Amino acid sequence: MTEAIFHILLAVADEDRHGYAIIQEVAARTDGRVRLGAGTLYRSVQRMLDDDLITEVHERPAPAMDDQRRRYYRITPAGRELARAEARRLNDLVK
Amino acid sequence: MTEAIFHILLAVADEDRHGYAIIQEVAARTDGRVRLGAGTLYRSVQRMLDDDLITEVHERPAPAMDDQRRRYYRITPAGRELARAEARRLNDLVK
DNA sequence: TCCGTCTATATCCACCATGGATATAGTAGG
DNA sequence: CCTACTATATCCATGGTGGATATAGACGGA
Repeated sequence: MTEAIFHILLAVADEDRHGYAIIQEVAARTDGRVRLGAGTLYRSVQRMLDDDLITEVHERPAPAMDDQRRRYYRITPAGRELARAEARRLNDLVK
Repeated sequence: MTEAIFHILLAVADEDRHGYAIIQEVAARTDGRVRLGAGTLYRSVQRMLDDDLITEVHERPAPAMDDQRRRYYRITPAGRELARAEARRLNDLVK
């Protein structure tokens, strides 16, 4: 469980997002302090798909809002569970 | 700021400890979940000395309780400050 | 229409943190 | 004595990371 993966889980916890949007969301959530490199993002996403923490969804937004290049991801129950466990772990650590 | 360094800072926050004792203290604090490898520990200690997060202290316990091979370390104000900042960062992250 | 910038995914590389193995040796108890 | 544990230090293979590079679609302004 790397910090990048935890950030990605948080970024897709509330809504489906595509890769590039995840990078921006993580930056926004951390006031620009965490800027995931492209390599880290796409490699992490691949690993998370393999581990069933996220799945690719093929539902597309209205064509006017879409971009055919995007690939959207959704958190799985396993991903949500792992994120909760990690949050608990960090909380214990801080205490 | 790696997780190993944060654990080491926590381990020496309350009292001076030598390397091997730090490994045990970190394991004890985390109920055995975090077991620092020897390489990680001694390398991290070296980096922390360079960065003035800890200093080596030459005060020795009573000879009966001592072991000449040990090297004791004490947290510095800078180390304490960094640990506090990291705790704050993790706390924000969990929220 | 052309141009530059941003969006978007993907792969590659050099760097660095990590665990565990190995080396060396002092300590302590049966 | 012998063995297991304590203690420090270094080495190696592995794996995560940022950033560069490649490729290309989208989009607004001149």
